[in-house]
Amino acid sequence: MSDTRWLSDEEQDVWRNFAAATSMLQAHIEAQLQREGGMPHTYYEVLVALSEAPGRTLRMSELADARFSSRSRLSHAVARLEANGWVRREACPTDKRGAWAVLTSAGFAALEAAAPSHVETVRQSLFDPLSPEQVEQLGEIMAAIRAKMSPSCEAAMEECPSTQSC
Amino acid sequence: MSDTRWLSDEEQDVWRNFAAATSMLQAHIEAQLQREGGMPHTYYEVLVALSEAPGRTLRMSELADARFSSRSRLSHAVARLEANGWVRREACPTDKRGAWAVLTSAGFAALEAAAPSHVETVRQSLFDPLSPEQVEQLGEIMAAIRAKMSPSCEAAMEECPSTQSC
DNA sequence: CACAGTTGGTTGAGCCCTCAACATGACCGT
DNA sequence: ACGGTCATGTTGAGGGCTCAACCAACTGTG
Repeated sequence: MSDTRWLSDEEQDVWRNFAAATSMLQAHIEAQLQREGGMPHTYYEVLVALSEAPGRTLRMSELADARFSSRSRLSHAVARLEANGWVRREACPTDKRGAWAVLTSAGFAALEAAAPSHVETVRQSLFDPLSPEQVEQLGEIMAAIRAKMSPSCEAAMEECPSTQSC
Repeated sequence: MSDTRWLSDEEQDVWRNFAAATSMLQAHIEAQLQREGGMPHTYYEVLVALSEAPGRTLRMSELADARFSSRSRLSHAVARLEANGWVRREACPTDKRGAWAVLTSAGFAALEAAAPSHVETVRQSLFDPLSPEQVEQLGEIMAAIRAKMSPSCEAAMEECPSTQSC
């Protein structure tokens, strides 16, 4: 780890723009959703995943994988969503350890209510500032980063199996 | 707000890639810095900002602006950094409300210790997967998003002055 | 069958962030 | 000088996330 490959000035510039833009964008979306939808962004995504699943139902672990979330985080999240009446837990008959998370109609309604302004916020803050070419470039760039990330997470898992965050 | 401008399939794809990639990347960097540097990413950036300032000293509000952070967050952060012995507060003689945050030598040492592996992580996860053209494109894209974000934050400030997060 | 190891899921402590409320000092018009 | 307004910074409550520990149930192997 000696001989650090430091960032060049240009790379430093890109990195700082990236860090600033993504964190501002994230904060912006989070705040909007909290204000107008009454939920954090992660919970919104949980509701989206459930709404797209057959029967609006998913196993807890499938839900965690779908959202790249740790099981612990999801467990806390579903606990709160259940307290809100937006999600219901059901026991799994074939695997008694398992649990299903079911989107309630109140949960679906909350999602429908929150969606339009959320989408508008995403469009305004992410797509409107970019040209069509840039949108396409961004898609490829993010796909490349994801592709690189997943294997390195698996590698981390092998050398340190306690890691829960991948 | 009726007539929502929903996302096209392509846009939806880009958005999901973007959300997934940035949150994985952020989690990755955060975890690495916490593990090997003993500090969260935001605190690292506070130390960076101070290390680059003349006299390694900044007013609290300058520090908050530099990191796009709320004053409250920074106040909590500096409290903890001070408890770690990495930052020291000093009273401002010309403006008795104000406070300076000063990076201690222990804080500088902690920063120097954390920097190499952090930079290596950024390089591996952000730059290595991208071609030089993509890095350049990413820089322009993020600059465009930032440029669009700042005015919209100012607009939000005008209609709702209590907002602290911009 | 028995038992070790693995998987699914939950829990609680600790940490960081946000939001609202507050205290204090600066500034400005009269 | 003085009262209203603004700016700086702090505090505490509440919420979300991580990490480690844990329980319960499934699975494979001898």
